[in-house]
Amino acid sequence: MSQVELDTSVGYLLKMASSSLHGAMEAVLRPLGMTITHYSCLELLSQRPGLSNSELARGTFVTRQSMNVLLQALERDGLVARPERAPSGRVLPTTLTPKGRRQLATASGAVRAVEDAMLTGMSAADQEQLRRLLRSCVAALKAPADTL
Amino acid sequence: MSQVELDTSVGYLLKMASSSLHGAMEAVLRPLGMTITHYSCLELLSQRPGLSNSELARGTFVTRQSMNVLLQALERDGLVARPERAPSGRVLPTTLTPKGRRQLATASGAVRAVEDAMLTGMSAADQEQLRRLLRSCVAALKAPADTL
DNA sequence: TGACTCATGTCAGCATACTGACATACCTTG
DNA sequence: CAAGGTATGTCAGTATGCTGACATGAGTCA
Repeated sequence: MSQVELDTSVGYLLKMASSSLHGAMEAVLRPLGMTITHYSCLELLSQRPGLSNSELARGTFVTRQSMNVLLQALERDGLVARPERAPSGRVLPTTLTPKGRRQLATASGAVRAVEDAMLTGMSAADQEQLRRLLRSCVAALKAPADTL
Repeated sequence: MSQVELDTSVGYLLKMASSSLHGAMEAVLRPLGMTITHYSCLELLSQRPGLSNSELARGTFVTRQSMNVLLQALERDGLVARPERAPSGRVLPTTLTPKGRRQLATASGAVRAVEDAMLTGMSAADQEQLRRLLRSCVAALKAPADTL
């Protein structure tokens, strides 16, 4: 599998890096009985309590239907809680339960270790560069009409 | 959705960028009746004719079982061809048919446009930086034992 | 040579995410 | 106030990818 042109494609490299990270995270989360979206949901709720189903979906890059299925499971398992009735509109603010917080704590360290491993051999300046360039990619894709 | 800590996480930004690219590619490929893996498979075969099922799977970051299902569909639709019997071992070298080459040609331009859009506002030096940093991420995740 | 290991192709079952659709609540705008 | 538009939560069905398992062929090594 000698690379011909793929190594020069930013898109392919982006997919490769994302896939590598995805695999590594899966590997550490599986023994804990968690999926990546499962973990991402708890992490997001930890940093922003009261997020709604749709907001969690956008924050974890899945549809609100998928997040709904996940939230029902998390609620059933007592990891998150949602009020019976919406305080306003149809939005149901979700919060972590103590059990959810505990599960997140065990996973958080493992995930952080993976990210640290990924950044091995990268200077602080390099990391900031990488963040900047990735943000640029996202911004450029968000407004495709502006480029014409 | 004001960002608190997520914007500083390279892992989260990587997932966000990858998700954005994935969505943009999906948007341009759907009208052509192609999925991303479908396109990636044809593109890979174009650049490296004769790749086996397992090699294609690794090159597109899916399992060989998933690639097998896709290849059967592509073969049924006359986009790729595989010999009846393996020339050596069990490996079946796959090649593009003229029809497959034509379909790839129409998709290739659209995908290239998406990647170009993503790199809008990024200097050549920036792009090379990004490639270098992404390759660093992949390499660091490939050998997690070395970091301990 | 024979046993062991490994990679491959493939079948089957399962999990996860997506699209389509609907009712509901808010928020404009005439 | 009525009407249209938008966002949300949720149910269903579908699709795509994954894990588990098995047989086959090639290379390795005692």
